Amino acid sequence: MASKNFSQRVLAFCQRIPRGRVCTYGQIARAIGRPQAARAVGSALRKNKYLIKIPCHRIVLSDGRIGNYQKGRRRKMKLLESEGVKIERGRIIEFDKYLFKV
DNA sequence: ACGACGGCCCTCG
DNA sequence: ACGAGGGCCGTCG
Repeated sequence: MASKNFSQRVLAFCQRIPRGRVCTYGQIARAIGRPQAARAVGSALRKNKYLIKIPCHRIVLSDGRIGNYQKGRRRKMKLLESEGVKIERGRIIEFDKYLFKV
């Protein structure tokens, strides 16, 4: 069903996000045709087992805050910073600059 | 099948 | 700027 493809679609989309760029949960929800399912996107990512192959740390909140992560936000921030994303007080600086537009 | 629980988002005040 | 509240939806037990 649609929900079967749902997580697959989400993960597939994540793989397209370049290093050093970010996307929002809602953005992805819209991109895969489920504009109201932003929260469900998080549920799908929560189960992502291929953390290396699928960079789910590049998904953040719509207001530029980091949001949660399977391995903890701390880890998520480190990863983003290691890709050149500037973060200050738990929020991404120059958010729209790093935002990967679809 | 059902209900709770999230890696959310938007709208007020 | 900031918190509270309501809405939404896939996943798991």
